[in-house]
Amino acid sequence: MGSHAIESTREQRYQCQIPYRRHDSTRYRHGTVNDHATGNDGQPDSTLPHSGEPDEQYTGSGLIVEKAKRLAKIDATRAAGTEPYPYRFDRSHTLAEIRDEHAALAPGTELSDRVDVAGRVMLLRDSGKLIFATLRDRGGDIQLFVSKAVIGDAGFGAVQNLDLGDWVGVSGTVMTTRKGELSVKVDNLQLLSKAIRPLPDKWHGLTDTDTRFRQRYADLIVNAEARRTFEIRHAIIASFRRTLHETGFIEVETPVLHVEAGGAHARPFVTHHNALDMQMFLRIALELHLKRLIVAGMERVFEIGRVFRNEGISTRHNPEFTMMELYQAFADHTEMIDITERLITAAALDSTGTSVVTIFGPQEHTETVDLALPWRRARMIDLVHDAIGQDVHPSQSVEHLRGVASAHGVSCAPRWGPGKIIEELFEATVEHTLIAPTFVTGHPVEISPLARTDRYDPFLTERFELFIGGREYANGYSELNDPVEQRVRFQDEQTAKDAGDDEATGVDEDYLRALEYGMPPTGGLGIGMDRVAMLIAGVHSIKEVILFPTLRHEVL
RNA sequence: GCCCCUCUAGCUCAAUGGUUAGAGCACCGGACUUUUAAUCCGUUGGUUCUGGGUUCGAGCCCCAGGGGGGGCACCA
Repeated sequence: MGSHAIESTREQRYQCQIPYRRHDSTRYRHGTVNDHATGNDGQPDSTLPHSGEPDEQYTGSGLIVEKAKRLAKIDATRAAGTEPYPYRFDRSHTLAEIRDEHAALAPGTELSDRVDVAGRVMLLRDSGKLIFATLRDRGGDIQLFVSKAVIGDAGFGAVQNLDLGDWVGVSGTVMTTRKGELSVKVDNLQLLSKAIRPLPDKWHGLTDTDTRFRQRYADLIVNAEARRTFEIRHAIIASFRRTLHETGFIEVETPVLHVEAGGAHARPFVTHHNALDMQMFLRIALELHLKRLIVAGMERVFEIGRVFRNEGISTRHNPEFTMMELYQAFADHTEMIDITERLITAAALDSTGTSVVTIFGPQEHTETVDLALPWRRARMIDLVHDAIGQDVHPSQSVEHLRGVASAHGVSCAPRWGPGKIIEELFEATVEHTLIAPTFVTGHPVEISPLARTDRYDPFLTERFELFIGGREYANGYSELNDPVEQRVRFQDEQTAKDAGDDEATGVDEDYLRALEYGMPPTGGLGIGMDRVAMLIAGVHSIKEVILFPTLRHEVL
């Protein structure tokens, strides 16, 4: 069924390529996104050939025509005996290496150092017998200085035929221009890959958010801000790994396909395994498998992995996102608080060189926060007390707490107990005020089915959540390791599930069996990596830190 | 699911309800051996997201639908 659907989509794409099919039905095979918008523009066929001289046989512009012109250049290149898509190119330097080695050359310098570099042509400046090009590789840009007298007539013609977006490999010497621009004086140029589709505006880049997210490849080519954001994201993840390895954690991989979607409150994606004829769920958390490994004796484990929640999409939510979870034997929640602070502060320093981040509040309001300053710790019930001037505690009656809640505009579902009502009060009255990093601790037992009861207060747990700028970033606790109590908590969840709470989890019998072998005292932590990336990169939307965010299916 | 905004050339953007929807970049042709978004000259390029409607006349107003964005709800 699936492959049939793909085939028919391809067929529809090809039918958008009428000008090409008519002249060359075998070579062109690239389905395109926006072609339907231009489609067959009704021009006579003679304007759209795909062979011979590109200059005379057709005129006009628009995407279809421009691609035809570039395809004609490919044919001409092949006809001249050159492969427009060669297999490899051996470069001697990256562009950053050339910049590092020749950081302070005086204007007008000509070195004899030979270099072979490769990249994409981003700009072209043709001044007759001299052409300047801006070449870009992953690490930066450098100017190509192409003189007709140096490269020869044939080579110069090939450079004149280049289009923005083409990949080239060049050989030459290092020089600076009269104005001091570091350049490669090209004596040989080889096309490495011909671009058929024109780049977005060379100055403005791409601004249309739809196109930026759907065609991230184009976004990254032309928008330096997008490249910077993802460099930061990946530096953050690398920083986390380094900190954790230095602290004695080992990285593991656990199943994405779960029989029981536990470890969080969320609606899962449901799927089916054919050979086993079994319903399965995409994981909503990493927690329960990692704690099985603590039972196994691995002591310190972490996983950075994708989790999936079948819920709404917003500036802070993507259906698939990246969690880091870690578990440490013999530790409790206080050590998890410490490592949370270390991980995030180090990640900011490692990825941006500063621990100062900008918080975007409502109505364009921004303020800065220095993550290097000590982070506040406060109990949830104390914060609510400070906000409403009234004591709240999960030992109080549901009726009393419902009254308090409604007095503060919080409406309660019938099945909510005291703990859930207190959490809702917290979210309504406190959460948005927590701008500087704050560890909120002591969550009620009712809303923390996997956390250990507070050693001094049986109604609370040894749990914390980290809030910065009113948003949640991390969640951790002293892990519940008593299999008898865990079964009771699971049964409460099952009761809620049976009562219609489709985010509640059921009883995970295998997890209980693992606990029965004995789990040492353990601290656990989960951090939402996408949100940390948003915080440190200073962007407003989670789509800015996910390379390919979830979008509605594009109708072609 | 609800509300608001938005959609014009490959890209970035214009266009009181009133000629044949314009400009820059890109593309094509021409000039130029030190440019830096090169510059200069000349071309070309449009299903104004789709479908209806109002009107003598719709890119613009109305209705329905679609994509995207923002907000609300949901979301440990």
